[in-house]
Amino acid sequence: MEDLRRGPWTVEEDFTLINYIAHHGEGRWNSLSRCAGLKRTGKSCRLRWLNYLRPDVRRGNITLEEQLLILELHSRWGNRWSKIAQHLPGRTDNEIKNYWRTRVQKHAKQLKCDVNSKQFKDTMRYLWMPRLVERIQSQSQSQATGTPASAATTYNVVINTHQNADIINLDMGSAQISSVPQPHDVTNIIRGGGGGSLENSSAAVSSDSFGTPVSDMTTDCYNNYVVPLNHDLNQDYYPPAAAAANNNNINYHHHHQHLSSYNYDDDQSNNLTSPSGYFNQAGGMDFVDHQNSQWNMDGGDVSDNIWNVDDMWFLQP
DNA sequence: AAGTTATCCAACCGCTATATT
DNA sequence: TAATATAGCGGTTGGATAACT
Repeated sequence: MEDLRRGPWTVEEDFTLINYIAHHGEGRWNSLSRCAGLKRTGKSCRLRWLNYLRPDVRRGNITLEEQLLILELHSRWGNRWSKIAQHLPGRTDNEIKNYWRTRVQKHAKQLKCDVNSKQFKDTMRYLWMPRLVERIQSQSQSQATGTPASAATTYNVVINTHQNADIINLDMGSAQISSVPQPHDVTNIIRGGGGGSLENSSAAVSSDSFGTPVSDMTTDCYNNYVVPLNHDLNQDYYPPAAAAANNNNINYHHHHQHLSSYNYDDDQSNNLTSPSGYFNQAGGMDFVDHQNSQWNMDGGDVSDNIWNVDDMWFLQP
């Protein structure tokens, strides 16, 4: 009885766990494991459920908006993964942590600087984050020009011009970010006043549809970010509802592109929203092989090219 | 084609905080 | 109140596989 299994979960174990939780609910993981007949620690069951099997978990393709949010929130909170994850609906702390380690830290390493160094933080703040904003905007514009959306996730990007600063709200339905360094100023500064490409920000002005005043939270000496995050994270974060709720906003779809080394399978273009999407199917318990399935969740763009080598001049001595 | 290296990420670990007995 | 159980967090590891030589 006490020969506990470890390592990757099998299809059968997944099924057992899902089936048990479907009938008895989650919690009390040690006894759950025992009662379900799983030779796993409760801890392992909990982790498997929360990070992989539960129906609302989103995996794969971290969108540009999510990347921006992660960078922003990490700059404020550091490695508080679960706190950060709370603001990315459906994402787990583990996934965000992995994203950070594999994507962000990798680039710090390439630049031979510490992720915690001011140099690197400045690069993120004044270069990569504005660049992400640019890309999000350009996506939004291509959408506006009639490019059809396929397998799209709709987000709302609200670009507010406040008296003092440009504020960009990334409204991911419920998760929103009102922040970002004053984009064109920053871009100009960095590029020596040249051509920040965000001058058109105000062309997309809308009122703050969230009614959320800029908070008085300040960050460190840069004093550029203002991110009220008092929204209800349990709201439906799916795009259509979000779009409908914010009718002044730019409303855009972005397309799934294979720009990265990810190999999420486009053919998985059914509407499953998680590996446990079959919960929603007839009977609720159809089984699929999660261990070997890969999911394109939302057509997001995971491309790495915010980390453009061209940008690295910023760090050159 | 085979061998090697790099990358990704699921799952583990140790630890702390909170809840229950 | 103390002891025990459970939940949750962040750091780390190792297997699978992609990329490279």
